[in-house]
Order: sequence, then C-alpha cells, then structure tokens
Amino acid sequence: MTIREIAEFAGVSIATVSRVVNGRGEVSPETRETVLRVVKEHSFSPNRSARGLIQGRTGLVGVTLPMIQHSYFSVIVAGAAEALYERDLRVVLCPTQHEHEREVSLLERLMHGMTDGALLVLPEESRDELSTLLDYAYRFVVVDPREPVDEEIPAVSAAHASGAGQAVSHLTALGHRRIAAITGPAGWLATGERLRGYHAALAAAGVRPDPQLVLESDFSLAAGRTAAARLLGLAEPPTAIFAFNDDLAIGAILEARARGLRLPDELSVVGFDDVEQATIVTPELTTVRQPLAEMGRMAVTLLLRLLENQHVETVHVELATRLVVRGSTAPRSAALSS
Amino acid sequence: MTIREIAEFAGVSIATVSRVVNGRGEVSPETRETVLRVVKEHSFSPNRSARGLIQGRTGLVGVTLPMIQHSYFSVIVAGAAEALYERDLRVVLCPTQHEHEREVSLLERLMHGMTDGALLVLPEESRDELSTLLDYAYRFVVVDPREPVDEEIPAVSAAHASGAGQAVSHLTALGHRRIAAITGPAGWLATGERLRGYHAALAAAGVRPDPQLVLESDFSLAAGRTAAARLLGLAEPPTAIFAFNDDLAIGAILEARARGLRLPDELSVVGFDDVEQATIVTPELTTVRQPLAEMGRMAVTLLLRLLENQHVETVHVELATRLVVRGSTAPRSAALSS
DNA sequence: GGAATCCTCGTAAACGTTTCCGGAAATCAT
DNA sequence: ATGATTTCCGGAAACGTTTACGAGGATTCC
Repeated sequence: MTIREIAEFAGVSIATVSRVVNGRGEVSPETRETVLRVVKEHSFSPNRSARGLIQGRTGLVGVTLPMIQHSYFSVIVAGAAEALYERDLRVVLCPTQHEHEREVSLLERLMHGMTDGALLVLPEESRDELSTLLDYAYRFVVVDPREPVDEEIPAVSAAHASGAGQAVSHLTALGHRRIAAITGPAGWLATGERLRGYHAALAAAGVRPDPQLVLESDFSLAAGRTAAARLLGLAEPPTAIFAFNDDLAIGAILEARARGLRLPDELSVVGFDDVEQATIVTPELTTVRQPLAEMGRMAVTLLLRLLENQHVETVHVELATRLVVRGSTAPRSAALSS
Repeated sequence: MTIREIAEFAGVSIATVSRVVNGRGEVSPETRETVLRVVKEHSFSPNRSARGLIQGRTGLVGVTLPMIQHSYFSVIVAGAAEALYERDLRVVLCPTQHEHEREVSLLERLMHGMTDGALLVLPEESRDELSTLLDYAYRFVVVDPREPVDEEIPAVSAAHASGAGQAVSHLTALGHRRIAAITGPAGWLATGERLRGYHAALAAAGVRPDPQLVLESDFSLAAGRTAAARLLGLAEPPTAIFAFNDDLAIGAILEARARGLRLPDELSVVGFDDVEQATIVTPELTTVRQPLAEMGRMAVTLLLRLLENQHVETVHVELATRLVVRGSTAPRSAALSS
C-alpha cells in the first residue's frame, strides 16, 4: 500500500493524499472525506523510511543505558517512553552492558540518520567524548551523569547532596553518632555529591567524621554485604549505615541479619533510590526517593526543546529527592551507647 | 555527510562507495583502501532511512509489552536486545500499559515500514487479531502468550504445567497435604497450564483437591496478600501455598508474617518466575525458574528465521522450567498435623 | 594477433514520501 | 463584465541510498 495506490483509488494526486494524511495544506472537505475513507479502507500509513528520508526526521529517539534489567534503569526508561509516546515518538533501546566500546559504536549508529536524538542514561562516555558529540550537532540529553558534565550539555539529575543530607540528618536526629557510609565508585558524580551531603549533615549535628566508617564500593548487593561485614567487624562498629543505593543497603541488611543483629534496633540502615525492592526487604527500607520516572520525562522535555531548536535556558535540571522513612531506621538503642 | 560527498572526496562514483561500505560487489583493493580512508576520515555512515527505503528493511524490530518496569519483562527484553544486537538489529520499545487500544495502534505503526518485524510479549490481542496480523504478512513472534495461540503463529513460552508440577510435588514430598493455589487471571494460558500441573501433582501424591484452596487473582503483590489472608483465615488453613508468580508469593509471605506466622515452619510458600526479588524477601523464595532471558533470545532466533524467509519447522517453542529450592519451604511441621 | 573472458567501475533508475510552485476554478469587488 | 484574490489541487523535484546494466580496459586463450 503506497501513497500512489491510495491516490489512484481516491481519484486524486499523491500530493493531495499527503496533505490529507498530514493535515497540512488546504484541502476541500469533500476530497478530504474521500481520501480519508480510502485510507481507512486500506489501512494505509505512510512509509516511515520515505518520510524520514525527506523530512530528515525519523520519529525515533535512542536511549542508551548500561542495562535494562535493573529496576533503576527500567523505571527511567518507562518514564521517558511514556513521555515520548505522547509526542508520537518511539524509543530505540540500546543497552551497553557497561561496555564503553559498545556504547560508542551504538551512539555512532544512532547519530547517523537513525534517530533524531538520544537520551544517555548514566553514560560511560568521558566528559571530552560528550563534548565532541555536542560538536557534531547531535541532540542528546544526559540522564544521571556519571561524571560532572560541561555546562552546555543538557543533563537531568537528582539532588544527591540534599537527599544524602536528609538521610544522615534523620539518623543523627535518632541519636546516632557513629554513622557509616557505603559509597559508590570514586569519581562518580553521585558518589561525590552524596558524600558531600553526608559530611555536611554530620557537621551540622556536630559529629566528627571517622574515615574508618567510609567505605568505597560499587553499587551491587554483594558489595553491600562485604562492606557491611567489614564495618560490623570494627572494634567500634557503627550504629547506623547510610548506603549510597538500595542494593548496597539491602546487602547490608542481609549481612547484618546473617550476623544475628536485630534490625532496626541494633542497626539502622538507610538506602538511596527507592527502587521496588526497598519495600520487600525486611525490615522495609528507609531510603531517599529519586523521582526516576520523572527524570525520564524531564529528559524528554529537554530533548524535545532541543529538537525543535528552541533555546533551552536551563540545560542542567536537578530534581528534588526526599527521604522516605520506613522500618529500617530506629533511635539508637540505649544499650549500645558506650 | 552523504555518499555523494564521500564519492567526490575519494574520486570515485557513489556506486563504488556503496559497494565498499556494504562489502558487496567487486572493488579493487586500492580503491577500496582509498574509499575506506575517506569514509573513516569523515566518519560517514549511510543514512538509515534511505537504505531502509530502497531495501525495504529498516534494521529495527519492535517489542511490545505491557510494561518495562517489572523485572519479568525487562529481563525478557534484555535477552532479546542482546540477541538482536549481535545481528546488528535494534529494539523499538513499545510499552502498552496494558491498554489494548494502545497496543493495536502501536502495532499498526510498527507494521507500516517502521520495523522489519516484532516481538509481542504477553500481547493483549485476541487470537483472532493475531491471526489477521498474520494475514497481513507481518513477521512477528509471540512471547509468553496470554491466551492459547493458533498453531501457525510462532510463539515462545515456558513449561508452565511441568514447573507447577515440580513445585507441588516438592510440597507433597515435604509432607504437605493442604496445598493452596493462588492463581493468575482465569483464561490466561499460564493460569490454566499451571493449574493443570497443580492438579496432576496433587493426584500423583494421592491428595484430593479442595476447591476452597484455589483462589483466582491477578498477578500483583497486593492480590497475594488478600488471597493469603483469606486462605489463612480458613477454618482449616493450608500448610503450604503455591502462588502462580513471585509477586503473589511475596505478598503471601508478607501477609503470613504480618499475622505472626513463622516461615517456613508454619507455612511453606512457593512462587513462579524467579525474578530478582525472590532472593531478597525473607525467607528467600522457593520458586519455579523461568528462563526469561533465554525466552527473549529464542524469540529473536525464531523471528530472524521468519525474516530470512526460511521455513520455520517448529513454530511453538516451550522452554523448560525448573524448581529452585530456597528457604520458604520446609517439611510440614508435626505440630500442625491434625 | 584477434577474440573471448574477466575485472572494475560509472550511469541511471528506483524506493515512497513531502513540498514548492504554478495553474485552474471559484469567489469577490468594482 | 472584468480584474483581483482566494481556494484547491496536480506536476515534479528532491531526499540518500542500492543495484541492474553496461562500458571500457586488462588479461587470457588458442
């Protein structure tokens, strides 16, 4: 079914069919009626490749991310996909498996006429690589940047420091003084900012930070377990742990329970992200909520402005985070005070 | 950067550039060398729309699914995306939010030259609608069919009945006799088949099924809680619950624990799927493992055969399931025998 | 040495759209 | 009735690529 056949059936030219289908240009009500009928009868819809070729737009938006299986990423994608669907755009999904090379080659393909733009979620690209991408005049928005990005690169992130501050303040308000941190990888924006919030909140409560209580790790559950094991094996173990994501926090909870600790009485744990698992673990996890779906939607909003060549005034958007208090935190038990 | 400019720079015709880029046709080593150099210099890659237009192939495969946020679906998509990536194909993601109408319109768009084929994960479409889709000569594979599908429609599913049988046999072997089932929605293939396995295993153990112990539900955690509440409120409550997916099972566990039951001693629970959450809940969930990623990959394999017009001998593929025993099941406590 | 064959490469048509431009008909003002 | 304006629609070019066809030169064979 091509536009030519439709034109034939309707007794008009292909130009008219195109006008009717796209709702552009002047067409008399009667011919519009006729054409629409024929279009519907044959369930015609214009070939996307041909349209993309001439318009220079494909109606596709690439989304690169490390993986899709993790709730963190899938929620972001869901938000973005929903926002794009409303604009009649589609998502081309590009999981990179944390492989830098794959991301680069994928991005290469995306750029060359395959998509109109892209969302880069937690990109592997270095600051420089992103800048060169910008030079190619490709339209993209970074979601949850791994490293700090240049001012002119549009990016959406969460209020890391503020969220971390809320988490730690919550713990100090509960009387905790020895508050450990299981961080993400060094060099990551999220790690640095959350660490900043951690230290600020400690300072605000008049607590001297103890370097022994800050353990670097990756963001995996297993790492949470081993980090917790080290912390709980300390001569003077912490009474609370602030883990820099929920996986770490859940790992810490699992390890603490395996050691026979009663939670939250003997150990308080706070996470970050508020993924689905947070409400399933026992006790339910107190955590800092990131508006993940909203981040996806916001990134789409930014990208659309870019695509429409509108001036984007604020290219860096930071969305608020807020502490969700559940069962994994409690006042420091009097028995433990030393 | 168009092929014409590259041809100009390399001092050859566009046909030659095309031949070099696609590795098709005879080109002398020297000119190939030259062209490749120019291509690399300008990082040229052919416009996908133009290529798609003339070849009738876009290199895109649509994937429709109810939602992406749930681990169940995201793992299937991850498997499919990985398999497609290896063939240099990309995924166009179409979450339908369980809205039938949206799925239909999405599929419409996918069909008309936008994609080369599609994977329909747990489609909302009725049997008839899928058949008409087949008549349009659109290439697609159904993954985890909701309802039974016609013989000629390619489909990938898991061994529901066998898995359910393993689960229930495990429970009877542990001495359980009053084994409840929290099913999925009536009419779903998964529900029917798992129910069949449930009854077969009961019969094999010489247990008379009790209709009171079979509760229909949807596949949500909340439904698991309410169903468990009803079961545990029975005059003669079950000593074991077989939930038809992990969400239901986790809901049941949460409800049981809320009622002060000690798990697994006072109640055994088995789930289905083995999603990530299964290892996070306390006690860790004994469940039937579905090879979700493998289902995605297998669906891609089938689709590729379809796309290459190869004869597909077995259009219905059923992948094996197997019971994973963890901490949520235990022998029927002697104290409970009545 | 001439014809046959092979290798290499260029010309041009095609893919299905959108859109510019101009022409015909209809409407309006004078 | 005439010119001006508007409304509607068709012709044709353009988008960037692939590929069938054929031309020309080099090579081979007898």
